[in-house]
Amino acid sequence: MAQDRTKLAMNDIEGKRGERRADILRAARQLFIANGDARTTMAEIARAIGVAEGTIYLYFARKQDLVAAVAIDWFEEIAETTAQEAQVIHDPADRLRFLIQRHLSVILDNRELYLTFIREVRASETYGTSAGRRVNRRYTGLLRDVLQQAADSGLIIDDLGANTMRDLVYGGVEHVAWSAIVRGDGAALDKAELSKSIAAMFVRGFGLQPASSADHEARLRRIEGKLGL
Amino acid sequence: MAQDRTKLAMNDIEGKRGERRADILRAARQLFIANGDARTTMAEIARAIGVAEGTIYLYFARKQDLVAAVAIDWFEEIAETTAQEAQVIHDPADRLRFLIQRHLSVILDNRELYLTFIREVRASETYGTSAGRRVNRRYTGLLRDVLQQAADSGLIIDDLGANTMRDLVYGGVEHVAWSAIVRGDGAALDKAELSKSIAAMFVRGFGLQPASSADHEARLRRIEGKLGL
Amino acid sequence: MAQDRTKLAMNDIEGKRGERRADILRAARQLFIANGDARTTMAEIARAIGVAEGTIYLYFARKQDLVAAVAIDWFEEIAETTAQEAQVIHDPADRLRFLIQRHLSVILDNRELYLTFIREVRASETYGTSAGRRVNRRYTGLLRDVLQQAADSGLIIDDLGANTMRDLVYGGVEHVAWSAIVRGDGAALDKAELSKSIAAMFVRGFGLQPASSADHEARLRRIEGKLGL
Amino acid sequence: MAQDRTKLAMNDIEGKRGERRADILRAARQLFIANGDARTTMAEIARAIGVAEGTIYLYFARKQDLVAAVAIDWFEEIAETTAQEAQVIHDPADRLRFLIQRHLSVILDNRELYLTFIREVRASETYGTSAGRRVNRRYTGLLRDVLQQAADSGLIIDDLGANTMRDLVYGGVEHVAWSAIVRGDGAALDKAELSKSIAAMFVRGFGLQPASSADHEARLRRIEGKLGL
DNA sequence: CATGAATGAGCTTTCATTCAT
DNA sequence: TATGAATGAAAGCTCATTCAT
Repeated sequence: MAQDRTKLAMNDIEGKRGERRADILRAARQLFIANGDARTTMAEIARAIGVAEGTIYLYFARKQDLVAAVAIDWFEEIAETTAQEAQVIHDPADRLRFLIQRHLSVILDNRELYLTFIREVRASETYGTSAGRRVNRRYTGLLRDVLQQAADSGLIIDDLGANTMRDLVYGGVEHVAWSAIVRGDGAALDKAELSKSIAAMFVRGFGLQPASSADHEARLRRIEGKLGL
Repeated sequence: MAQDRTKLAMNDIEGKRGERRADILRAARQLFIANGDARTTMAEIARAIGVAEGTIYLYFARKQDLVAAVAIDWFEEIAETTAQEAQVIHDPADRLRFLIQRHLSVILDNRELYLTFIREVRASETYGTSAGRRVNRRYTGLLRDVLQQAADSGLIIDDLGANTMRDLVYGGVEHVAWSAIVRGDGAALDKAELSKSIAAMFVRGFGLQPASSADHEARLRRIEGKLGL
Repeated sequence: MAQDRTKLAMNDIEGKRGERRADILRAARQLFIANGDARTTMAEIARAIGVAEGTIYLYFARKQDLVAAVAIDWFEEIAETTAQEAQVIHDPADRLRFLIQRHLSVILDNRELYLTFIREVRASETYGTSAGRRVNRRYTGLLRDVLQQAADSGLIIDDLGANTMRDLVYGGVEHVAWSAIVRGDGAALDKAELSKSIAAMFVRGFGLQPASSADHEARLRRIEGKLGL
Repeated sequence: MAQDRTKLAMNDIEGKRGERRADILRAARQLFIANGDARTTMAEIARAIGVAEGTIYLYFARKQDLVAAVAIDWFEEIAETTAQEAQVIHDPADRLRFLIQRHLSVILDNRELYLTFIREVRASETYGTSAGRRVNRRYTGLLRDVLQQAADSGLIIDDLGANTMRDLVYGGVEHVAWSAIVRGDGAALDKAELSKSIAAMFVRGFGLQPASSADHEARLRRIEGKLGL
């Protein structure tokens, strides 16, 4: 009885609902990391937090929703951390290199969750308007924006547009990481060195000029070119 | 003796056996394209060709085997066509561009099968020694080889190595295609134009020189650099 | 806290859970008696009690588990009844005869279940540590113990040891019963008379003396023999 | 063509059919010993002799028939050997002991086939009129007859009748062997010693007198008892 | 809010048996 | 006789989801 009162009180306190939701997300994430989402059952998740199966459905209407939430939740942490660290790196080439290295790590260190994010979030039917898209935009925006700025400043050849450039970078890195995983030597990779080379390649490819470039001549030429003068 | 007869018999109907197998692959491919492999049941496939479920198991021991076979079969066609067409394109940059455009099309036109190939073949446990890997190597080798030759001729900056370069190209393109699919405007894409820009970017990124380059000076410089002279 | 509630809830419906389990066991037993366990499907059992197939799997993880549970459940009833009735029969020879007659009845009246018990429980891989072994020990122990006591008191020739003697009795009776079943005249058997003769045979064979034997002379001789005097 | 002629010729030769049948039996026995009959498929058997599955059905209409035939075939060999060796043992007690030891060995050395024989032959619906019963009678008759003769000569207490006595012996031994198998120490058993003790027990139990008994007095008393004098 | 027993569609897989050749 | 591809019934089992309490 005392417990019932406690319970009611707990329900009254705002935020408790959030805690329960967080419990579920935490337990699910752990199990997904270990076994992948497909091989994790709702029953397992419920058991892991000592809750009835039905309870989970009070917070997530379908398993797919929970899976997506886990992936988004995880990716939000990644995006947050990455954003904070990137913030202090101003040189476009440096930032490019930092983001490449980070992306390599994200994939290699969180294979299952990353796959889940791709499959359940990025490939979802409602992706266009989803929270998943928002966080993905935030994350990939860290690169997009720097490329956009460089383009706006005439520091880059932007035939492709910032979005496509971003896709080429992240897609390329993703594939390189996946190759390493398939070969089984993901751990042995010298991420710093590899990132450096990949970044250098894209710097050349994008024609990215240093922000502090004194070569105003060239810069002007680009701008003129862009304006069709 | 009985065995000899058996063999002869088998040869006699070799065509029929092959046909039946082909029937299954064809029906399965069609259903996979429409609904994805996971949501296609063995019963549906059997029904589609008017045979008993058990019959399929005479040709494919497990559903997974059939799924993989469909993906490989499809990808072999792709690889074959691509190889033939690429054969006549000798300039590295041209070939790069051709392969990029082709890859864009392959993904955009065969979303489900491509995903199946990635999931069931490229990510499979036995990928390392599989027929799937062979065809994938053949396909991606079309790019890898041209890059390798360029590297060997000193026509390229090969900090990254041909494999990583290949991964960057295919991964980047994959991602670009995927973005288009997610945005829902895959069909509207000007693949030719896009491929041209992407190829140009990689040409710059890789420092790829025209094979017929008259700029022997630069070429020599590269070679000397490579040799440490 | 939630768990406390859960527990309370479980206690509340403990009876119901037990009933459902008992329902399943009862229905399964009936079907096994009629058709044998192998020819009884999970679907049939479910249908018989008007539940979904999946429900059975909440109580028994595998069909084999259910089959074993039915056999053990049945044999526990047999063992319980037999133990109670045997309790009041003190004379070893009388008890031997009683147990022989009972065993004849058990087999003749429950052919299918007895076979199931032998096959699924006694011959199972984990028999050594199972509940099945416990109940079998309890049942066969009723004979073993009386033989052991007789041996300890020097009232028996125990070249063979109590275990082997027990095996000879039960095995012999089993075979006799089986012969009757095969001949098809199990029902016509005069179990009382037959048991009497079989018991007498084993009494002679084991050299079993009446506990109240006044023949102290012979008894002492036996004891001396046993002690090597 | 030459081969076709050969084949026809072979078919003409009588006995070839028997050879094919024997091939099947031989292969099946081998597989049954290794894996048990239930886990051996018709396809495996066919493969083992390089014959089509359908061919087996020319010789055995159903799998069950083949299974039974294998068991009977095997048991006929056992019965034959045992009969020949028993033939020269005239003393009833000696023969009893020999047959007990032989039966122990038969079971312990051929667990799978013995189980098959029990299950598929002895327990079959048509057992009463089958070849299986004939061979079983021949085998168990080796014991039954000696007991019958002893009974006829008044050398035995035959309250039970020869058939029941035989069942008690074989059943008891079977059970002892099975216990050893279940315990896992079948190999370690001292069969000779054990057989001696078991035989001694039955000799006492049956009141079996040596055939050469000089104790005509007791013998006469038995005969008189039997005649109700 | 929480429970958890119940659901049941749906899946893959096996294999004895048949029959057209 | 021999073949062996084809059959197809049958079975066990899973698990996301629901709903009465």
